Amino acid sequence: MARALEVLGEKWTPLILRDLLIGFTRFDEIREDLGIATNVLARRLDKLVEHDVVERLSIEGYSNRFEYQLTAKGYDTLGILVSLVAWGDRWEIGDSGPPTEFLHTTCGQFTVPISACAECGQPLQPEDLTYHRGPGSRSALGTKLLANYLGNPRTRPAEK
Amino acid sequence: MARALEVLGEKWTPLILRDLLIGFTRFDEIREDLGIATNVLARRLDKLVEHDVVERLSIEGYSNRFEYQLTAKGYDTLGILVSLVAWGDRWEIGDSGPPTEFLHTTCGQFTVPISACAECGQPLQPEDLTYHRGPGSRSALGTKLLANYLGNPRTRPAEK
DNA sequence: TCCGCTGACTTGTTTCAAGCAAGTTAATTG
DNA sequence: CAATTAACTTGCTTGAAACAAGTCAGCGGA
Repeated sequence: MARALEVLGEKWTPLILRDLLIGFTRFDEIREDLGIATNVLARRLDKLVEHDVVERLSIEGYSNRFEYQLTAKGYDTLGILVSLVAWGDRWEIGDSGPPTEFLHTTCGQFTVPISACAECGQPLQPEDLTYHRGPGSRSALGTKLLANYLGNPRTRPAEK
Repeated sequence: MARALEVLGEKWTPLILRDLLIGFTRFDEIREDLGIATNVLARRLDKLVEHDVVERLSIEGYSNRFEYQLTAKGYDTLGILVSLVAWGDRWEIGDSGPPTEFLHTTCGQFTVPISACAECGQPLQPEDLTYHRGPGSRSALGTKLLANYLGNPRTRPAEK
């Protein structure tokens, strides 16, 4: 996760990726859409290109006009972006307008993106996930994510 | 999305949430795990509590010791966090160890989290999604980020 | 041909957030 | 009762974001 955040975790990056996904591909289109400072946008795009998330394509006939295109790696951030949108829509709606509606053209229905298990297809719940980290991390293997949620709150400092 | 990033988009926030999910619930546990500065951690936790993502529970018998627990809203960031992890594991492995293994206890298999359509259960592909955004106020949080999010959509990914 | 305009930046300069160090308070253990 | 731990707060330094302005190349028109 830290590695993902290294590339995607900076302030404007997810919004830039969303714009690229939606179809804003030119520097000034993105700048105008987001209201981001040009030096920051330039740095972000450079970094994304450097990390192979975005491709910078010369527009033919011009020496210094470019189009920014998502790579496969860039398109693959979709899952992150839609879960951000879905979370925002579930919890931070306020009075600032209705939630985004996603139309899934393959099934023809308006939907919400959820996280699912790639193997069985069922939605992932925190209490059904156990994770193993690779070497280098000091925490125990097989920690149950929800180990001490409802039934067993560690409300006292005793054990440790 | 801008609204989600307003709460979750700051530098250490996703890592703090991950720690809370894993079971680090005390201030110094998190501080030690992440190596974050204490003033920053205090600010982040305050903000998360303020936004109802985290609950700050007094530990009985102590006047100034606390446990930080995710709320339902906090647990619901799981989808965001696992898609970050999955993306990092797919594209940024490098030489810093093997990818995280997720065991889905309900189906018993090691898996990767993917984004799926809540209606039909199929994995979501960028080209199968269209976005539809309703009218909204432009100034709920007073940010350009939000204002510009609620604009005219372009529904197709850019073409080659 | 000269003028102005657009696109894609770069170069300063200021403002704000993150990082670091040290100090504080309350309770606890030795 | 001195030392230690937990959970901070305060002050200072550094680095990144925001803002403003300037650059440069290639049009498009008068």
